[in-house]
Amino acid sequence: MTRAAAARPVDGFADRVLSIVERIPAGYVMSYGDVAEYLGERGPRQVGRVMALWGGGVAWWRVIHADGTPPPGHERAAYEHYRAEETPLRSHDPAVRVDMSRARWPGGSGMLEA
DNA sequence: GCAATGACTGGTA
DNA sequence: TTACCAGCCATTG
Repeated sequence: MTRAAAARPVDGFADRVLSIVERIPAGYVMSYGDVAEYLGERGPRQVGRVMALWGGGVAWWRVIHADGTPPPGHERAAYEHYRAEETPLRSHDPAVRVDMSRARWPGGSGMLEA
């Protein structure tokens, strides 16, 4: 259980979001919309809210926008993590960007399809 | 109850 | 590539 961080939200939705984030293996990422779709609840904006409030207790850098860009104000911190976890990045661009084509984690959805 | 806001997304220009 | 817009959903004033 050791959910990585201490104080966890009392909300079931937020708890599930954080649980999924911890399930994402190093080197992979998921978009807010992917997490929302995986849960089948609410929407990407609510996932982003959870990350903004309690994301500090999990690998928040593994949850980014659908276009591969990290959240505002954390671009540099996220970049450091990506570089340390060998996350496929798309260089040649002025801004930090993850190669969603390779780093996108199926999150079980793609594994259940079997 | 309504309007504004937000770590969103996809489409169009 | 960036910028703007409409849609979406919960929180907040």
